[in-house]
Formats: sequence, C-alpha cells, structure tokens
Amino acid sequence: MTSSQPRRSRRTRPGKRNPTIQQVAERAAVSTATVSRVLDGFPGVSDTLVKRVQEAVRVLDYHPNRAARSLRKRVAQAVGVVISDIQNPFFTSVIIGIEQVLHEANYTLLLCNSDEDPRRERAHLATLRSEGVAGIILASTRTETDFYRLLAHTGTPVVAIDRTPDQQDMDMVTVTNQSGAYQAVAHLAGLGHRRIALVSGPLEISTSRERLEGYQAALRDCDIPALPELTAYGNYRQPSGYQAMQTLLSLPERPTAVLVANNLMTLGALQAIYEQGLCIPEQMALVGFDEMPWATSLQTPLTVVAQPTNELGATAAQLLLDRLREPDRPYQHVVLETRLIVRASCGATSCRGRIG
Amino acid sequence: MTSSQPRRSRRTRPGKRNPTIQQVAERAAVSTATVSRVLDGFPGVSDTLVKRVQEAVRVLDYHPNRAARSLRKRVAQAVGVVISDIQNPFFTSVIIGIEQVLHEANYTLLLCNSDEDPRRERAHLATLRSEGVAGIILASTRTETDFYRLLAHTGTPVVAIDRTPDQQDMDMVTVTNQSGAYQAVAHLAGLGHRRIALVSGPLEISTSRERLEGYQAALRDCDIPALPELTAYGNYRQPSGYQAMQTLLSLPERPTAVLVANNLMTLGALQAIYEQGLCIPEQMALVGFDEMPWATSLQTPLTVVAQPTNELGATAAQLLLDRLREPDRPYQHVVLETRLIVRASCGATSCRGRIG
DNA sequence: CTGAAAGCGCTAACAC
DNA sequence: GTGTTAGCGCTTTCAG
Repeated sequence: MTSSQPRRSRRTRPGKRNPTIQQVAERAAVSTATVSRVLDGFPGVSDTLVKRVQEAVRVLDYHPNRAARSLRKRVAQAVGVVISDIQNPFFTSVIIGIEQVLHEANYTLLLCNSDEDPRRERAHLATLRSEGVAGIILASTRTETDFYRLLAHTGTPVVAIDRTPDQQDMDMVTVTNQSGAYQAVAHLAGLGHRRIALVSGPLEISTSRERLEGYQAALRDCDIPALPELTAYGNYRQPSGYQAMQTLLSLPERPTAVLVANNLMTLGALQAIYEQGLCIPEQMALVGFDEMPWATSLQTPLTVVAQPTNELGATAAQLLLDRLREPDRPYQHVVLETRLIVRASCGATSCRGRIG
Repeated sequence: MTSSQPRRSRRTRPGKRNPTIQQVAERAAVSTATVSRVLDGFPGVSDTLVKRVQEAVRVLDYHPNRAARSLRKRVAQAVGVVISDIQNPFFTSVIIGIEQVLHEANYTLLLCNSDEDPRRERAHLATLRSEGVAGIILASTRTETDFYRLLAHTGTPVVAIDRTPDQQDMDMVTVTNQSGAYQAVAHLAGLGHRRIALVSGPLEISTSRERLEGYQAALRDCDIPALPELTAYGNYRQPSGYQAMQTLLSLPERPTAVLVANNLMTLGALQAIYEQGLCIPEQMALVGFDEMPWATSLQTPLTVVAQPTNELGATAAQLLLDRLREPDRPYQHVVLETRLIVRASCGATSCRGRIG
C-alpha cells in the first residue's frame, strides 16, 4: 500500500488496527483494569477517571474486541437463533422481535436456518457451541431426544419457541394452538358448515398435533362427526399445501370449508382452489393459521388465526436474557394468545367487490 | 475441574468445559502446534500423527474455540449480513443463498436487520467491526458516503448487493433492473396498453432509479408519452404501495396497466385494486417486480420480473470468500439477469377460472 | 479506589 | 516434520 511498510504477512488485514483497551488506558493515563471497569459501568470508579476514560474512548472511537472478551469470559455476547425456515414470514417476524430485544442488550444474533433438516440443525448447534454463544433460541425440527443431548453436553441455556419438546426442563414460548384451531373451526361450524376439512402439518411437530386436537375438539363440541378423509397432511411448505388441498377437492363429497394449519400451506391451498375454478368463500370457505402479509391483498381477504409473532420472539429473547442474569431461576413456559381475525374468506362478512 | 471443585464464580457456566486444543494434544501425545496444523489441513504432517490427532479429536468431541481463534488471527470466521428488511421475501431468499455458501466454508452468519433505518445500519456496522467479521455483505439503506467512511475506517471487505453505491471500488452483485423494467413495460405496450403507470420505489435507492429508467426507456421506444402523473412513489413497503396505487386509481383518467417496482408494494397495490372492485387484468393489467411466494396463489396469478435471488446471495458470498483468499484481486461487479415470467395478471394469457 | 499481572484457547514464528 | 513459545485484547483476581 504505502511506501515503506516493513513487512506485512499476506494474511494480515491491511487496514489500520482497531484501538485496543491498552491504548485507551494510556490516553486516559489509567490502567486497563480501570478502563474495563468504566466500560462495564462498574461502580466505584472516581468521576475524574470515568470522564478521562470516556473521553479517550470517544476520541479513539474505541470499540471493545468481542473475541477477546468472549475468550476471557468464556462466553460470547451473542445468541444463536436456529429456525426451521427463514422463508416463512412467521419466522422472520419472530426474528424481528428477537432482534429488537437482543440489539437493545447489545447481543449479536447468529442466525442459523435449519431448513427443516435435522442434520443441518445439529451442525448449526455444534457451530453455536464453538462460538460460545450465551444462549440459543430454537424452533426445533424435531421435538425429541436431540434436546437431551444438547442440554447434557453443554450448559448453554436454550429457549424453545413455537414448537416445543415434550420435556419441561427448559424455557419455552408457545401460542394457544389448540384453542386457536378450535375457534376457527367453531366459527366455521357456526356459519353452518358441516363438512369442514383440515390441512394439517406433520404430526412430529407439536404445533401440528395441537392444532389437530383443536380441530377435533371443535367438531366434537359441535356434534360434527370427524371424518378421517377430511384431514390431509402436509409438511408446512407451500407445495404440500397444494397437494393436500387437491386431495381434499377430489373427494367424492367435497368439504365446504377448510382450515389450513399454517401460512405457507395456505398459499398452496389457495392455488389448488383457484385452479379448480372454485369461489371463496361460496364454494369453499377458508381459514388460515398465522397472519400473513398477503392476507389482505387477495380478492377475498383471508380470515386467519393470528399469532403474536413479534411478541413471541421478544418474549423468547427476554426469557433468555433473564436466565443469563439468573441461571438458577425456575423454568418458564409462556403461552401467548392467538386471535381469530375474521375477514371475507370464511364467508362471515359480505364479499365486497367480488363478482361472480 | 476434578473432584474437589475449588471455587466456582457465580458467573462461570456450570456445564463441563469444552475440551481445548491442549487436551487434544496431550491425548494424541503431540504438541498443540501439530494439532493446529492437522486441523488446518496444513501439509507436511506425518500420517501417523494426523491419525492420532484425528482420533483424539473424535474421542474428545473437540470443537475449536472460535473466540480464541478469532483473537489470535485478528479476524473472525464469520461474515456479517446487513439487509434492510428481513420481512421481505426477496431478502430472505438472498440470505438462503448466502447461507448455503457460507455454511459450506464453515463461516458463521451474523444477521443484521437495518429495517431501512440508516441509524440502525450504522450501529450494526459498528458491532460487526467489534466482532471482527472477515467481511460484510450489505444491502445498504443509503447509497452514498457511508461507504467511504466504512471502507476508510476498517479494512473489512464489503460486498454490496441489490442496491449499489455510486462508486466502483467494491465488489458488487446486482441484477439487470433497467432491462427488467423495460421488458415488463414493453410487454404491456405490446398488449396494447398506452396508459401504463409505475409504482416506483424511493429514488435514493439505486434499484428504484434503474427500474424507473427502464420504464421510461420502454415508453420512449414504444412512442408512448411519459406522463408524470402516471408515476407514483412508495418506499418499497406494503402500505406505500397501497397508497401509491390509490393515487393512480383516483386519476381523472385511470391507467390501464401498472408496473409495481417491488414485491411488497405489489401486495399493497393489489389491495387497492381489489378494494375498488376492479378486475385484473381486464380493468387493470399488473406486472410485479420480484418473484413472490404468493404470485401463483392469487385468483389471477401474477406476471412478474423475477430476480435470481438465491444466486444473488450465493454469488455475493462467493465473491467475498474469493476476496478473503486474495485480498488484492480486482473488484468485480456481477450483474445477474432478471427474467419476465408471464402469468395471467398482465392479460397475456387466458384468464382461466375467473368469473366476471 | 486503582494498578499489576495472570491467563482465556489458539496460531504462527522460530527453533531444532 | 515437530515442538516451544510468545502473544492476540480483554477481564478479574489480588495487592496496595
């Protein structure tokens, strides 16, 4: 770069080095220990020194080296977030909530997308361990023994969100899946529907099981027989919703209403319905699970069971921070409320603007 | 950490400590240097020792401490990704591409969501600097001097994606925004439309300018006068698309076709159109920019200018890895092709399944 | 209330 | 080929 640079290893970064705590200490004429104390807001440093240090920090534009800090403290000021599908607006919305809280607390977010693949999930978990993250927020692909392993091996606190393990020795944040589905189905039944179908998620995932239970409970309470052929299964991704809906539509006696157990499958279901030239809600009433960006942009706006996604993420992050502060506190399981948002697709409201 | 645990600070993690390179070295009866060499695939270690080390690594389930490594190497095995809206499926799809390449290369991904807020963007950039990330992939909120500052201050390589700074001394990955918009508008003109509107993004963002140019160029080439009132401006978010479209629809003489410059604004535009009870494409032909998950799930599937999002991310990540390997290589600007996907909303195909 | 100094776990010279 | 060793920048005893 410049003229006489003595000898620069190929691997060394060319730019000027970041200031170190040492340099701050020299400039403020104090010890590095004092600088560290000031930065940590450690009480009991004289005002004079505090000011000198702050001034030096400002002048040098000092930012602590997080790697050094992590090494020394044996834990990084970072949180790993492992989700199963970053393409799903549900999860991105959860991430927003997480990020807000974490950013506030000056934690970095390591994002891992397992893409519903347990192998990837495991690899990510290993990396996070290597990174020494302070904690992990996990929407796991499986709900079983993986957790035991994880917890046994490392002492890293984990908060499970959305999908939860069977065990209870962990912080968790979930929503009222059962009653959410129940409400939706009861609403449809109240509208006079008797052949109400469900596009369910995979039963390995706890949310699927809970939503299925809600569906069945509502049918029971409304004295509607639960016909097995009216439940089709997908994997929470769009194409599977399409296929499941096609299956339901090809039944000898078609359902008149359907609850789709997540947002992406709803997209697939819509496609199948429209391809058959069916009208929503006249020929097929539909309720989706999850609020979704496109809900209000359809010709027939979508009735949905909304989940408080941002809050879910924020709560999980807060739970994690709380545990870091107080490792031995009792485990919490926070359950947030879903809420039915009635729009046109269920047939409850007039179908403004539709022709046909 | 044997039987009589001497004294454990409150702040120390309770779980057993991760194995260190020292322990691996002891178990393999070699020096730590040799272990390090083996792990790095450094050539010139005898087979015997390689095997002994690998065995020890396996048995101990050793994972290198990344903080220590980062500290020593003065750079983390991590890449920061700063995007402007994690709720936008365009960006999440880009992230998928980035993540794939990075994960392959054993880099961690630090995700930062600037939420179109330059202040947050700046804060994130500072954090990434603290983290000592090896490089940054950035979809910047602004395209100006921020970059100079960033580049001047740190030697951290940056790859700009999607939106690009005016300067050229940086790796960049973009798409053919201009010709993408051009094609869409030419297509609409070819279908007989003369009053073609544009819902544009904010002109501070390079993609908006380029798409606007493409729109104008196409009108010019088709001998259609460019009426200023037919261009409405939004900010790339959903509500602004709604408002912009409302403005266009309230014009004394309504446009017959519209190009919407990104996915989220398309959602807003759709809502405005449906609220007016207008039929797509009969009363309003529509082309969107960006492929979007819901494009095929609308009653009238959406014609869009698709961007190769995964590839965009993967290319950016690869460019960054290449630069890390070879810091002095010339800067690259990769431009990927957009492609017009014709579906029903432009009116080019028959309107299967629609009533009205 | 402040400073000196010992590492955290790893890599990269430098010896042999 | 392999080992020894000196730190990377920070926090945290321990002295004073």
